[in-house]
Amino acid sequence: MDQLSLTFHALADPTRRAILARLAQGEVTVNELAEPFELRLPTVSKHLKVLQRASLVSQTRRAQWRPCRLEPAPLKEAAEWVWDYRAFWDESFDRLDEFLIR
Amino acid sequence: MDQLSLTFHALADPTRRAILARLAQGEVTVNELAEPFELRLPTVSKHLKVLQRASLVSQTRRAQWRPCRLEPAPLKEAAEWVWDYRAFWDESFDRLDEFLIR
DNA sequence: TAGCTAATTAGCTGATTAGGAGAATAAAAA
DNA sequence: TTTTTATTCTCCTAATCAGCTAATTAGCTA
Repeated sequence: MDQLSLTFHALADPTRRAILARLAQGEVTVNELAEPFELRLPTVSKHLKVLQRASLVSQTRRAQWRPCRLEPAPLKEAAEWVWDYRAFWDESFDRLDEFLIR
Repeated sequence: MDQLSLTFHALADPTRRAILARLAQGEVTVNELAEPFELRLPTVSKHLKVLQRASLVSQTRRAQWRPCRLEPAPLKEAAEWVWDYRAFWDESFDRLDEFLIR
């Protein structure tokens, strides 16, 4: 699977998007991550696997904790892909376009 | 399923992204759309169904043809979602941020 | 060492998906 | 009316996914 497909697939789930939103505030352990969801830990762990497969999340090791961190590179790639279509929704996209070229 | 999940799911396939890229150049019939792929027509038709379910593509009726058209609204929503994370990949995002607020 | 906590793995179920083949529908053309 | 063209529908298989429970690994602590 190519990177873009991995990324979009990972983003196509509300739980995984919520996980990313949580990680945007800083590093979190898997238990802390699972807490707000009505999901068992293995389920959250699997969602994390999907996010890691897409390189959207990385995990370090600290004692028995494995804190997760947001990795922005694939999001940037996805954003760039979507940006290519902005002409279709933004009539006055020229100013934005001009900006982005710089 | 929520709109964002539908959108990202639809984008998580190279064939479907290629279909969108083709539609960005203008309206196309299903046959023309299928031509560059090594896929049977019903398969392409199914991919179109996924794109339509996400409201990324609409179909009109002209004689026995059903030309497809790109619908940008869900792409805009997806772009806005991803943009919220730009701070993580763009160190100098302040100028962009300033721009987008306007 | 034993016991505790954090997290993952294995294995299950039910639902969905991507691909195919072939039949069916709908409109145009002969 | 028959034929051709465009597209979809129905059914099939193999693979994947989201959720669960139970068991396992890894590291800390007493």
